[in-house]
Amino acid sequence: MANTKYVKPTESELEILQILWTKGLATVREVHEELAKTKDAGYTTTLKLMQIMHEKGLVKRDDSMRTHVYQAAVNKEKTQKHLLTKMIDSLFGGSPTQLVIQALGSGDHKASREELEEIQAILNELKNR
Amino acid sequence: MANTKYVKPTESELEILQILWTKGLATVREVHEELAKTKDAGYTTTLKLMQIMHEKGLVKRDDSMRTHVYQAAVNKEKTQKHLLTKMIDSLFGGSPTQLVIQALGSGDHKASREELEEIQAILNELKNR
DNA sequence: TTGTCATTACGAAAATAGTCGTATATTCGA
DNA sequence: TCGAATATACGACTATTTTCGTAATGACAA
Repeated sequence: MANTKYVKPTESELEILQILWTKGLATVREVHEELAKTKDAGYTTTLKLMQIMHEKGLVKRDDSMRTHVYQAAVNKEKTQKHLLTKMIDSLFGGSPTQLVIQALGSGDHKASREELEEIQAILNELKNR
Repeated sequence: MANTKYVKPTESELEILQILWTKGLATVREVHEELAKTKDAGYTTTLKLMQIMHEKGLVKRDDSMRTHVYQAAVNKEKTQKHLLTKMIDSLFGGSPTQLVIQALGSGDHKASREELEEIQAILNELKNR
């Protein structure tokens, strides 16, 4: 029904989505404060980005009040999957396994036992097909 | 020694690197033919991209002959890891496990039994620490 | 030799992304 | 009421990435 053509978020848009996914609802000001922790750009830059994201349909907003309230309009997991698939295709020759191996193998991050068990569970399920 | 500041390849550059990593050595023509299978751009576009990549140090070339022969100048695994780390940070809250779960869970690709075993092996090793 | 074809070099247009200045409107406290 | 603070709207400028036209050059066959 909904004509939801997939829109690929840019890097900056992804940063903003990340914040919105965490906060749920947020004003431009709030998003900007959050961004400012790691980045260095003016308030109107953040505003503009979020306006563009609204045009693209990446975010929804309630503009019934003077200060608009935004939220993500795209699903976090779907977006992750999309970009992941893209990366797998463009960088790992279409093999998710190769990506997984690299991700797990990279020594600097470490997975907790719980996480390992979670992965194990998925693995078991895949094996039993 | 070598002042190898990391250069982040663009999307198009990544496609080309992918081809070069597979072929080892290749001319612009060969890369272009390969690209043409999935993409639709002119020959000079590919040429230009590869020239820019050469300036950036992403590829090396032998131009002792009229038809230049290119090869990747950046390591495949290092590049993968770099971009992977970036994605994990920007999209998966720093948790490689979340990425792995998504990657394995995505139903459209499927891993072979061999690949699953490979992942299992890595998992076992991680568990035994 | 001459014409055709493939190749590189180069510049610039087109497309995309990110930045910010400024105008205008709204709110609210003094 | 007035003015400071804060909000959105909007256009323009910059930078980066991608695209391609065109020229110059070399290779080669007829």
